[in-house]
Amino acid sequence: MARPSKPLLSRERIVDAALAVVDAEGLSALSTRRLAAELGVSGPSLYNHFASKDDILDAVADRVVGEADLSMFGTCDWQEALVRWARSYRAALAAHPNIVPVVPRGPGRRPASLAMADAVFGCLTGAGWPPAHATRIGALMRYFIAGSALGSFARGFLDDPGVYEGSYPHLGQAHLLADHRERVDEGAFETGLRALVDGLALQYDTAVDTAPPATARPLTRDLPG
Amino acid sequence: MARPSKPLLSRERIVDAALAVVDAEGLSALSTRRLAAELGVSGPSLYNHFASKDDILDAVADRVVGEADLSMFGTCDWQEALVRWARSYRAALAAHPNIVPVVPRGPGRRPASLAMADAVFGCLTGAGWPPAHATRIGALMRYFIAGSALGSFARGFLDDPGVYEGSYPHLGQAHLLADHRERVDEGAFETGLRALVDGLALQYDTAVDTAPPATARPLTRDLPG
DNA sequence: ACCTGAACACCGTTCAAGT
DNA sequence: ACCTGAACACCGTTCAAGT
Repeated sequence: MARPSKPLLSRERIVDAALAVVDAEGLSALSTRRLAAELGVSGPSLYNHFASKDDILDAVADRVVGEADLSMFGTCDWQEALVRWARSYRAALAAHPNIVPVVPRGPGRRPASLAMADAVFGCLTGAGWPPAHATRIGALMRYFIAGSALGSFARGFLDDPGVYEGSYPHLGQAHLLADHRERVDEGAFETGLRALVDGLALQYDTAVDTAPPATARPLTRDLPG
Repeated sequence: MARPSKPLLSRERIVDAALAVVDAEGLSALSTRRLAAELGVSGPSLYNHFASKDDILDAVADRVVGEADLSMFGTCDWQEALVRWARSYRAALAAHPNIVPVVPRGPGRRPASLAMADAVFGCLTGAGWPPAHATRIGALMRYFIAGSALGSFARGFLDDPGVYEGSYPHLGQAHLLADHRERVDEGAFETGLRALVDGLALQYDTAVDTAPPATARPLTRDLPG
């Protein structure tokens, strides 16, 4: 065998296969050997295309983040844009829940995460938010979205109501949550999203007032490169 | 050696040591053999006290969650209580960032998580929120707090500004974020927390109006136990 | 009941060897 | 350049054996 005339592997094919395994069986099911087998290849072959297993997971996370829609940042009603982006980003993460813990690990070196941060920041400063506020809003929206995709609040509750009897006076109905899990998650996300955007709107006027004159919205610069 | 007259291990000692390793060197540094060595014991000994490594991690997560203060739920200004609980919970998680990915994994069977959910739910329904709303608010607050503890938005950005030149028009200052990381995270958390609680306050009146008569706040029941 | 060493079926990664 | 098999230093977990 040795080297084939046409490469058997590519970064894209590896990421495809890795995401499929993670989706189907979870993060812990993904080993380099298993992934290689899935691709009809031997384990060490992967190291011709990625530096490490972590490097592969990084690329998988970036693939998923890249599925979020960013087109709404072209038209700049910032509240509407934030809401539509949040829904799209959450949907992208919720479609691949097992990879979500990896997403917040290192967005600083991942193209899709950077493109997203850039679009959010650009829209907010374009709408008049001072840069420092825009940075914070981008961050807090990501907290909320990632948190909602990661931790289904309701997922953990058991089906057996007896577990909660006595010890937790207010959780007598908690066993019902398992049934409604998705509905609860969806409702909590929408309620929180609306509260967040409404609450930010309340802060808008004072934020703009206290800021240095917002004449200069960031544009491309000409620097050595 | 074999069995000592007084047990060498206890669940508490194991959790202590595991948390110390995770804090100091990260989740991936924690192996059962390493943990056992830290405790002066051989690997399989741990299985006399925990069913699996996951079981140990679960207990570590519960330990950390249990460090959050819940005393504010006694006095029921729900907005004030929510703010103070959120800060306390976030501080508890931020003190042990490496374990945070494990926290949302299965709160349904962990005493500290259950006690927390119970306290939040009880406070909110006591303040007049209908149960369905209280459930959603508890969930969305957890999304936000866990997300903020897990994913430092700023952590990922690199120190080398050259990386961003050209490709991301709005991120020209992003390399500065590495320096201000903690300040950005802190500011984003506080901004989001205030927006969330303010935004929820806006929803309060209609939520109470549309709810079935809120006379019966949940109390302990007498059932077979 | 609680610890041990040996053992099983795995890991991620390196590396010389092949084409 | 890109794949292979062999090898290294690890894993989580089971289990018979000891006291």
